[in-house]
Amino acid sequence: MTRRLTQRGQERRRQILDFAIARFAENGYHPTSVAEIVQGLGVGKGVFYWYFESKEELFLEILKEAQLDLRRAQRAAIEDVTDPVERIALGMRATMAWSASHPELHRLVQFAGTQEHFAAAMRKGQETAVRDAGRHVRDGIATGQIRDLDPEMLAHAILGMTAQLAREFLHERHVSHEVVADTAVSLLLDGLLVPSPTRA
Amino acid sequence: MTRRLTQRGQERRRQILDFAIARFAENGYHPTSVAEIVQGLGVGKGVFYWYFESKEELFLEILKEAQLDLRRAQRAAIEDVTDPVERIALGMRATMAWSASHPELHRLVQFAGTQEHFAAAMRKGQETAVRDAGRHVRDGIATGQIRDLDPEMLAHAILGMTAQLAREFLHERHVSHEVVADTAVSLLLDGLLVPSPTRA
Amino acid sequence: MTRRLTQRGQERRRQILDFAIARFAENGYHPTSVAEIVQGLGVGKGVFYWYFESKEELFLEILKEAQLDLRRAQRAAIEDVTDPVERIALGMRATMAWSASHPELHRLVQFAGTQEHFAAAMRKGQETAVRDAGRHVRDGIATGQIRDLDPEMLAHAILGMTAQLAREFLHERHVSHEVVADTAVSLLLDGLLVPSPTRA
Amino acid sequence: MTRRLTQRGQERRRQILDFAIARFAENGYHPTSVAEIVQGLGVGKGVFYWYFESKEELFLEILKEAQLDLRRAQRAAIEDVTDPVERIALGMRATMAWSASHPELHRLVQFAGTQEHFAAAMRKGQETAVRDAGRHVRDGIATGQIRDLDPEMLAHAILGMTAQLAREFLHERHVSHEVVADTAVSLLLDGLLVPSPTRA
DNA sequence: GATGAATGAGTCTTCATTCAT
DNA sequence: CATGAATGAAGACTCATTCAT
Repeated sequence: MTRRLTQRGQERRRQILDFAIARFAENGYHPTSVAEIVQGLGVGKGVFYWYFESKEELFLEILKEAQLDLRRAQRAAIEDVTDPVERIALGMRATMAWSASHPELHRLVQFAGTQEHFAAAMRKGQETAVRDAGRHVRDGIATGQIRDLDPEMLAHAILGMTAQLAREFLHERHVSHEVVADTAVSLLLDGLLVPSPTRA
Repeated sequence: MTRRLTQRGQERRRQILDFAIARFAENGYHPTSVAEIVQGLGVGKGVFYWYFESKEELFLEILKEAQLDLRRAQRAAIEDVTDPVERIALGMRATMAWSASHPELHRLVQFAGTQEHFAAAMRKGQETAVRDAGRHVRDGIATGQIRDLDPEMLAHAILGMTAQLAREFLHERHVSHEVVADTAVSLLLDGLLVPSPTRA
Repeated sequence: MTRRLTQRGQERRRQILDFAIARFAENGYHPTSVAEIVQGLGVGKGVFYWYFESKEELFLEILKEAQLDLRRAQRAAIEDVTDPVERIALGMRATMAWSASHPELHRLVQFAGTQEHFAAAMRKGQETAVRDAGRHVRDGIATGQIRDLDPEMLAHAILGMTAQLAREFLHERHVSHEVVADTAVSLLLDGLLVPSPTRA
Repeated sequence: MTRRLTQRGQERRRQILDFAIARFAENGYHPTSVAEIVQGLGVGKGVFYWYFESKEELFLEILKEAQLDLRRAQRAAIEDVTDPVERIALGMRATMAWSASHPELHRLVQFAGTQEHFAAAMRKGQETAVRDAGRHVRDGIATGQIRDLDPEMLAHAILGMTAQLAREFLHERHVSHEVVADTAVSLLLDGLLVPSPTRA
C-alpha cells in the first residue's frame, strides 16, 4: 500500500475513514460490512480496496490515528508545565476533552482493547500512554508529592478511571467534560476519604 | 425454549456454556462460530440448538450468569460489615478475587460493554453494581467519612479503576489479586498525594 | 407400518392426523415441521414416528383419506337418483357441502395437485372423480339431455368450476354452500347466456 | 435493492429468473434450493444474491411478472371488441393460449394460490382478473345477453373452469389450446344441457 | 409406547475480496 | 481511479430421522 495520493485521493480516503469510524462505533467492527461502507458512501467496492488493503487494515489505521491524536492532545496540554502533579491533572483533563469530542474513537479503542486479535496493534499506544503517565508519577514520587506506591499500577489506575468516567458520564449522560474532569482529578489526587488529623 | 432437561441434559448445557466462554474469551464473540463450538465438543450441530435458541442467546446467558455470580461474591464479602468505607474496600477486594478466578468472564463483560448491541443486556447488571457502590458512598458521606462529591461519579470511578487494574495486572501480568487490591484500595481511599499539613 | 393399534393408539393417531391437517393447511406442507406438530400436541418425537413412517407418509395418508371421504359423500348424495343430470347436480352440491365442512382438506388437495411430487398419490383419486362425473355426462348424452361435447372435458370443467367457487366463496367469503351450489349448478346446466328463440 | 444493472447484468437476471421458473415448476418452490439454481447456472452463490434479495423475493417477482404478462395478453385480445360476450370468449381464448405457451408459470400461479403465505402477493393480480371478467359479465347482464346471476360468482366460475381445463388438457394431455378453448367457451355460454323447447 | 437427546446433511444468506471493463 | 459483477468459503440455523433409556 502506501500509495501516493492526489489531493482528491486524500479526501476520498478521509471520507472512507470517517464513515467507517461512525459505522464501526455504532454497529461494531464485525457486524459492519465493507459493502455497507461503500454503499453508504455511494461508491463502488473498488474504491475501498484502492485505498485500503483490507477491512482490518482500515480498522488498524483508525486505531493508530486515534491513539496518535489523543497523545498529541495530551502533550499539547502539558507542554508548558513542569510540576508532575499538574501534568497528571492536565493530562486527565485533556483526555476527557478529547474523549468528549471523539466519542466514536473512544469506543473503538475500548473495543479493540478487549479483543486479543487487536491487542498487538493497541499495545504500542497503550504502553506509550502508561509510560507517559508513569513518568509523571515517578517524578512526583521523587519530589515527595506523590505517595510511594507502584508507579505503573498508579498509571493504570489513572487511565482506567478516566476512561470509565469518560464513557459513562461524557457519552452516556452527556455531562460536560470539565465537570467530570474536576471530580476525577480531585478524587484521584486526594482520595475518597475526608482527611482526618489522626490519619495525617 | 426453557426445556425440561434431564441430569444428562443439564451437564451438556454446562459443557457448552463452559466451552463457549473459553472460545469467546480467546477469539472474540463474532469470530467464534457455532461450528467451532460443537466441533470442539465433538457433538453434532443440532446439539447446540437443542440447548440454546441462538448464538446470541447463549452469549446473553453467559453475561447474565457472570454478572450474577460476581454480585453474589460481592454480597458475601460484605455481609458481616456495616462500615461503608470497609464495605467499599471489601467489595473491591472481592471483585479483584472474582476477576482473578474468572478471567474469561471478566473479558467478556468488558467486551459486551463496548457493543451497543449488548448494551441492553448489560445495563441491568451495570446499574445494580453502580447502585450497590453508590449506596456505600452515600452512607460514607452521611457519616462524614467520605468527601462530598457526586456519589454516582465516585461509584463509577471505583468500578472503572478496579476493572482496569484487574485487566492489566491480574490477567496480563499475573500479579496476585491481594497485592493489586491493596494498592487499589489505598489509592482510592487516600488519593495519589502525600497528605501535607497545610492541606489538612 | 400398518401396526395393530389399541383403542388409545387409534385416538393418538387421529390426534396427530387432525393437528397436522390444521398446520399443513395453515402454513403449508413444507414449512410445517414434525417438531412443530409433536410440540403442538405436547408429546415427544418418538410418538410421531411410532404412528407414521415419515412426514410424507402422513401427508399421503391425509390426502387419501380426504379423497375417500369426499367420494363417500358424493355417492351417498346420489344413491337414490338415476337421472344423470340430477346426479351431476347432486354431486356438485355434495362437493360444495363437503368442501364447506372440510376447508383444510380442500386446501391440501388443491396444493397437492400443483406438486409434481404428489401427483401420483392424487392421480387415482382424481381419475375416480373424473370417471364418476364422466359417466353421468355420457349417460346424459345418451339420453339426449346433455349436449354432445367431449365428456371428459365436460367432467373436468365441472370439477374445476366447482373447486374454484368453493375456494373463493366458501372459504374466503363464507357464503353459504347452498347459495354457491345453486349458482354453480344453474350456470353449468344452462350456461351464461339468456336463451334466445333464434338460438334454440 | 433496485440496483442499476448493465446490459450483461440484465441478462444474468433474466437467466436466473428463467432457470428458477423451470426448477420451481418442476420440483416445487420449497424443494428447489438456491444452491440448485446457481449450480444449474454454473455461477457462484453470490450471484443470486446480487440480483435478488432472497429466494422469496425472486418467487414473488416471478408471480408478479406472470400475472402482468397474462393480463397484457388478455387486454390485447379484446381491445378491438366491444360486445361483452365476445370479450369474455376472447379473454378465455387468450388465457388458454397464454397458458399453453407458459405452462410453468401457470403451475406456479396455481401453487401460490394454495399457500396462505403467498396469498397477499396473489391477491392483487387475482382481484384484477376478477374485476376484468366481472365487468364484462355486468355489461352482458345490462345488455340482456347474460342471465342475471351474481356477476362476481360468474367471474370466478369462468376463471376456475378455464384454469382447470388448461391444467388438465393443455399441460397433462397436450390437446391444442384452440380445441380446449372451443369447448370451454361453448360450455360456458350455453351450458351442459340441450336447449329444450319447453325450457325456453 | 414414549421421552429427551443427538445427528449431520442441507438451507438460506453474508461477506471479504478479486477482477474485467 | 472507479464500477458492477462475480466468487465461494463460511456462517447461523433447521429439520427429518434415529436411538438409548
